[in-house]
Amino acid sequence: MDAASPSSEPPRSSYHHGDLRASLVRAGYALARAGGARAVTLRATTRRAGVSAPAAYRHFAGHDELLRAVSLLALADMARRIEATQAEVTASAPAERALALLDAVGRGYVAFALDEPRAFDVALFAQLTMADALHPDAAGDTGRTAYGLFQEALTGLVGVGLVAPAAAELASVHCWSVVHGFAALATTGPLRLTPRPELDALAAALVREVVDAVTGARARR
Amino acid sequence: MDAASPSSEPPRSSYHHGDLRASLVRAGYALARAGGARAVTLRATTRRAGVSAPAAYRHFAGHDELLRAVSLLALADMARRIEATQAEVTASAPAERALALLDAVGRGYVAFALDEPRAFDVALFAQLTMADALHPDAAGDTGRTAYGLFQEALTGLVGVGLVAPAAAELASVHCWSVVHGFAALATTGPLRLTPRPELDALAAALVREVVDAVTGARARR
DNA sequence: TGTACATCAGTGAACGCGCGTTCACTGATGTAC
DNA sequence: TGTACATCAGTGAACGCGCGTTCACTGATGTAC
Repeated sequence: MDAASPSSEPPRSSYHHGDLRASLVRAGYALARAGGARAVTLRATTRRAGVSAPAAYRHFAGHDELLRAVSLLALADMARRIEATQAEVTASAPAERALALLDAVGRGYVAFALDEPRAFDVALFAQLTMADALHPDAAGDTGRTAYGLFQEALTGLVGVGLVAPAAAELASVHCWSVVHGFAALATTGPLRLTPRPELDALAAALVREVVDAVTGARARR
Repeated sequence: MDAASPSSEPPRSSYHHGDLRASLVRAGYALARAGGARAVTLRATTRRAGVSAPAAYRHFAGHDELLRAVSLLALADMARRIEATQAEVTASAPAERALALLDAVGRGYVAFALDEPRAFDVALFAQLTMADALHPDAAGDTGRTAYGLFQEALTGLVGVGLVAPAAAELASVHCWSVVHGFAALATTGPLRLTPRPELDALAAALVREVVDAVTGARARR
């Protein structure tokens, strides 16, 4: 245990590393969690991985490509969080279950943002394309990305007739806006000093409201 | 007209500048609009203002303070946009007018973000405190900041009985989340390639929906 | 099984760059008498 | 009105820093015979 060591990686047993690419992405992600996107420099990342800076060029075309890989890992981490939230859903009646699954997407998204504000920032920082949002490297344990899980939950609601097909696009934008906006306000915006339990309660209420709004559930109650 | 000149400021007639502080903030804002927060370096800003770098230290403690002043100007610009949108409201019946004024805040906020995505980023980039959000330098032409205009519109709805006082906080967070989230998705997120007219239509529909939701207007129709 | 050799995955030194900040300075301005 | 002088608001050179990237290199690995 060398406390002065800047590296979180175990010492290499050989000159060759084995899986430097993955180590670099993990090192970059650790930096991102601690210091946001700005902290993910190529030099800091290689330093943390215990390797010289030019070594990164064996695995990435340059800094941009490294940062993109780190962003995808952050997205994958978010996907895992959403999967975990969905795993707690117990409802079995189709309509009830479909509602609960979308609700879980929203709560998981916000929970990830609150737990890992810097990682959240990095996940969304990179100018994401739709291709990135569905990239295999951004997938969680079930092979689906955060965006994929979201679309799937919405499709489920259409399937059980709670969202009209024609209303799906607006519903999608509505849900995502609320959840993303709240996450932004609560992590880097004016709500950032609000105590966590209060934020959790607000998030739960908001997600509930928006799911109700897009499914017309309010009118039915 | 010297096309090669990096400066947008008129040439100085004297050694002393006159109002360098304001010129620097304007130069920094121009850089922000073009290149985002990253572009607002102290050196680039002084260069653009046609002045040596150390000159900035006569007016700002350092780079951080300059960037904060630029952020406040961006917020003021946003406030002006909201004021302009509100100025078009013609309704005179109190309830109808209160609804229209909040609606205008939301539409103005999104319109600013879509027109000036980089400035929007800078306005929200600086870790804003509530004090900043109400700072005089962030005020528009009527002396109120974007946040002030928003709170005022909400208070108006409480005044005419469309929002219960106890529900005001959640309503505030709800409105702001939707609008801010949509702006983020539409400027740096996955909706950034969507054509502008479509975004405008989406924004109008979303703002309408959220104002309805927080006032219970949907139930009344 | 042993050896020659090509390939691979790292190293260490160096580059140029723009950054924020400091310093001693100087020219312009304004005030006191 | 004229002059001495303090104050103010700039300048230009220099600093150290960390960055991304390049280069020639070397030690380790794997393959052909």
